[in-house]
Amino acid sequence: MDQVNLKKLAKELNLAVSTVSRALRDSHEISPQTKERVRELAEKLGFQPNPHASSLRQNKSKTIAVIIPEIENNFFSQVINGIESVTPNKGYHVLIYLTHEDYNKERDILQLLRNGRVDGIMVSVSNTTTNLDHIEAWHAAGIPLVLFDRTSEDLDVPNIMTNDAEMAFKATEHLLKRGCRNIAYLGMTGNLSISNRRKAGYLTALEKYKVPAPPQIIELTAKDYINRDILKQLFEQQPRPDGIFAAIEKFAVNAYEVCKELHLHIPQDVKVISFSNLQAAALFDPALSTIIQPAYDIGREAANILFKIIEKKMLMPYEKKMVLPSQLIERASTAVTGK
Amino acid sequence: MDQVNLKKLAKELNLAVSTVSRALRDSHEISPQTKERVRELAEKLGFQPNPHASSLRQNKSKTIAVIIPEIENNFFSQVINGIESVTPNKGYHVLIYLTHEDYNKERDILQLLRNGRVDGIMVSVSNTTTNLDHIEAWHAAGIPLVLFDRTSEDLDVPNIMTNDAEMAFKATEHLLKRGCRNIAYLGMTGNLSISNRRKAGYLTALEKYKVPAPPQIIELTAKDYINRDILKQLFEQQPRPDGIFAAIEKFAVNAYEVCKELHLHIPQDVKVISFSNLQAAALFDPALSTIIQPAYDIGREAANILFKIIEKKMLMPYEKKMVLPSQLIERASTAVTGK
DNA sequence: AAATTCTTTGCAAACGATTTCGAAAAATGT
DNA sequence: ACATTTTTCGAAATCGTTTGCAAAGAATTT
Repeated sequence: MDQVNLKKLAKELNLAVSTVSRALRDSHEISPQTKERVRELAEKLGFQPNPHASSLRQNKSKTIAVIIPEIENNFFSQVINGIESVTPNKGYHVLIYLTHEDYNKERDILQLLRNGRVDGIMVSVSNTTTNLDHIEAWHAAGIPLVLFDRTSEDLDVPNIMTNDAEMAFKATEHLLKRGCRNIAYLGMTGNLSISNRRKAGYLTALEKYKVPAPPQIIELTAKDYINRDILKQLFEQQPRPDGIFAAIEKFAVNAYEVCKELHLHIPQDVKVISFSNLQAAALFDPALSTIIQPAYDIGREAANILFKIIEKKMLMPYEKKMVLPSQLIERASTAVTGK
Repeated sequence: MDQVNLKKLAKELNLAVSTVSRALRDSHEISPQTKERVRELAEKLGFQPNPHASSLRQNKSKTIAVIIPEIENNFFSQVINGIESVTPNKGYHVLIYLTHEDYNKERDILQLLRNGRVDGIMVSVSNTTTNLDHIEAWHAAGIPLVLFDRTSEDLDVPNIMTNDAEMAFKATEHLLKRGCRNIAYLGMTGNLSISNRRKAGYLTALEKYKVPAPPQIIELTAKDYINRDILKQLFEQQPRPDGIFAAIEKFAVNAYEVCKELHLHIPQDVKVISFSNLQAAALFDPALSTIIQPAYDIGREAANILFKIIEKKMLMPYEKKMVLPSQLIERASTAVTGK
């Protein structure tokens, strides 16, 4: 079965290809009668314009790419959901690429897409990314681009993120107010600005409350078994941390696992709070206090801003650095205990 | 900055466009020397062939589409991860579409893609899909297609799934062996074959063990608050169910929430087991017994099979209906209690 | 009535890569 | 030295859609 194309329609209707094309795009220079004839036959034969021909001719692909470190993470799933809440209305398609937290993959993917396959990209950089030349080069080439969550303030590129430093401060403050005096921070390796923001919030809180114990910044990895080893060591130190602030959901899970193994009780022995978008956090044993990021909104807003750039509209100043607030939900894992 | 294309390379090298094209595709009819010259300049100028021109000419897009009901679900995230473990090696790109469990969206998306935008699709049908004509039509048009998880045995289309009926049987049996006598099944509305398989497993177990209480098939929805209402009613019935088998992870979470609200104790008052791919299930209060589906493998295998079809290779018989086994993990939520 | 605009359509040239066909040049065989 | 094959390359057609321009006819103005 060969596809029905403009030529076939034109022949059938005794019209020129150009006339058919214009009729279908509702051009003003085609009479209503012929428009109707064309539309009717197109409908009847189920004509669908070939996207590659269109893209080639118009030099636009009606496609955007979303480049994220991983997908087995509620946060990124929700972001994608937010993105997808705008793309179909715009008639756009969404390509997904995973970097698996690998800078080289990230660079290669950006390189791979620099050929017109997409009209714009949305990136959340990997934690092994220290050199931002590939992002810079993309931006310099004038192709629309936004960064979200894992952003970079150095580049003059739209950033969509949450109030990381502020919430990290609040989380640490929350632990302090619940009586913790020896709080460890569990963060990602690497030198991402998001990590730095969260770390900074943690440190600021310790400083403001004049905590005598030195800060403990623990850097964890993508591998659960390594993280559990590191955490075991952490909990066997003296003095043992009495509070854990996990900057990543996964690390809170690791901490829970290790506490269970070492028979440490949450929140009696150690209180835990974490950045997390897991609905089931409330069902944990004990229920996990969380900082919920507006993932869906981040995705939606990032997509909206990207489309503004694609459509060459001016961005409002607040759209260049957009900060959507997170929410701290207090649960049993940071409750005050009798002890 | 205008793109570098074949024409520019050809002019620079004093060669014909066709020669450059052939050189880059490593054609045998180009001398090693000119190949080297061409490659060198292409490298230097960062030449990237325009994918739309290629796709138009070759009538293939190097792109596949993944069409799923939702993405905020560990199972589907893991499937995507599995798919992505294959696609880059094949030089393929992945488009994502969400149906939000809406048959009309699903039909429209398939329609939208029937124009050469993709070389094949992978579908997990929505639960509001009763009519499979759109899938049938796609398949009849000869465009590569595989179904996964939410499949249909009626159609002669490759299916990749898990052993739903068997595991549903085992889950129910497990509850029975732990002393439950009044087990409710929480499933999805709709008439999907996956639901039917799981339901059948549940019923077979009840029958085999000659349970006197009538089966209770509860159909839940996408909305949490509705589900909680239904479950509240369920638990206020007499006799109250002493076992819950959730066919969907989300419904187990709803059940936990309602039990907490009604001060019912798991596993003393009611035992719970669920199909689930949540790593954190072990951290629930109490830890949730789960049937873990091989989501990653399902994605990987489904992608491999799709590529076999795209490459017009013959499928092995077992590849037409591939069943990857799930695993039952027993945890505290189905433990035998003193009572 | 002639000159002008306006409306509607067609022709042909793009877009950039691939591929068929053929021609020239080089290598081989007789 | 000539014929034949092989190697290497170029010209041009092609994929399907869009668009600048021309042209014909209709409508309007002078």
